[in-house]
Amino acid sequence: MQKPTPQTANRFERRRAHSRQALVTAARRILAESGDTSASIQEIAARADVGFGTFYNHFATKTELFDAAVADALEEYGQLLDSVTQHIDDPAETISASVRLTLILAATHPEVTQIVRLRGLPHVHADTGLGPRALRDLEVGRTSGRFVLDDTKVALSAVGGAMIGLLQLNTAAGIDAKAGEQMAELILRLLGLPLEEAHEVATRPLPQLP
Amino acid sequence: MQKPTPQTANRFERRRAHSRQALVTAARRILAESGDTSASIQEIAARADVGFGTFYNHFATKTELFDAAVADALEEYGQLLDSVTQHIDDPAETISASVRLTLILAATHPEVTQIVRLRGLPHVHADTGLGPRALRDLEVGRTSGRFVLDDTKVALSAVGGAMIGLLQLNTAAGIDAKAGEQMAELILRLLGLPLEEAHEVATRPLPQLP
DNA sequence: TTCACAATTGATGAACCTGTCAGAGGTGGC
DNA sequence: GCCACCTCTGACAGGTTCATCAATTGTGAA
Repeated sequence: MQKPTPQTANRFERRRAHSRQALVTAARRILAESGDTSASIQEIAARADVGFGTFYNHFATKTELFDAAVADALEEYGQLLDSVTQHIDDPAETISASVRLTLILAATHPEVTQIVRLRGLPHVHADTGLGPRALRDLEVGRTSGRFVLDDTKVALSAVGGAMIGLLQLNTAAGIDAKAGEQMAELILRLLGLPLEEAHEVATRPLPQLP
Repeated sequence: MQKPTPQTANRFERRRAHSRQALVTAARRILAESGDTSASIQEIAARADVGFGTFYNHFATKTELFDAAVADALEEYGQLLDSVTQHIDDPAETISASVRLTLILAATHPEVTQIVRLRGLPHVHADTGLGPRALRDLEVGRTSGRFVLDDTKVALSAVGGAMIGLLQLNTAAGIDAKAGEQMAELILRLLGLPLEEAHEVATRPLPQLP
């Protein structure tokens, strides 16, 4: 019987990858807690349980590390949304589920969500994370006539901004799932759905988390 | 003939106020340029054309100064919007004008607008700046039946987030006034206006800047 | 003019942060 | 087992930031 093939051939690469990931994870935690990048490299290395000098084996500057940490968190967030919405056909329901799921993730994955709230907006039009997924759904909805949109970019900015506004409200005031439904309803109206239809789609049962 | 009465009685207070305002203004510029607060107190004092020690006569920490700078900019932004919208009766038109004006201000007052984009969202539900003004207009519109809203707080988060999304899009891609009209139209839909009416209000002539 | 008081100023030393580097320790080929 | 190679590690020097404080300058009243 053969051993399960390890993901990488040799231990050099695995050891290296482990150190790097420890640094990224520490940076994500710090970012989610304090919201800024002022922690010293010493502190980051200590929280990653890694020697100080190791930092410079992986990143040239602190900015480089935090950029990697943000990208890491946004990609994880996008994949979480994808895993739930990939089997939904109606683009309106996809948007609605994404909005409502975002609020649930704020409770179950607070660290990822904090980074989305604090750093997500500049990435809405980037080619990773939430942006391209939402853009794809907006285009599908527009082509099929379900959404009434003139400029998809403006709509994407509005939807992305509104979702981050919801996270902000949640952080500031602590809201419940009902607020997620209402935000989804408002966003569906924004996309051109009639009032009643927006309400109906926004209150459909949410797909189960995997 | 009497001298025009100075705003403050003695020069002690005026001198002090001048130093403080120079520091706040320098902090605003730095915030708008770099987006972060990592500049040293030495650098801030130099840009304010003020001695290093003077900083500590007015602020205990750098955070305190930057908080004051953000509050200063948001209040200025709110007053700019007020000065244009105060004579508008229709709450839908007030919201529309505020959205479209925000994009104009991004060109004429880039420094204020950058701070709104970077730091505005956490203040949407505060009691200064844009928040209370928008909340007031939302309440008026809801009471009069022009807006169809269940939870005003959620709507405020959505509107605030969408506006900051517009500023983000402008910073990233450089958009024109047409995008402001489209964003206004989307936000009016969100508030419950029918498609045609949202379009009509969003394309009305904008009041002149003072 | 003289005086008391308030605000400003930059020098100072302690604390901190960064990037480097030589040595230690783990890894795989032979 | 041995050796070349790769990664990790923390001490160190050089530079920067911070908060304090004694001296200086500006202000208004007598």
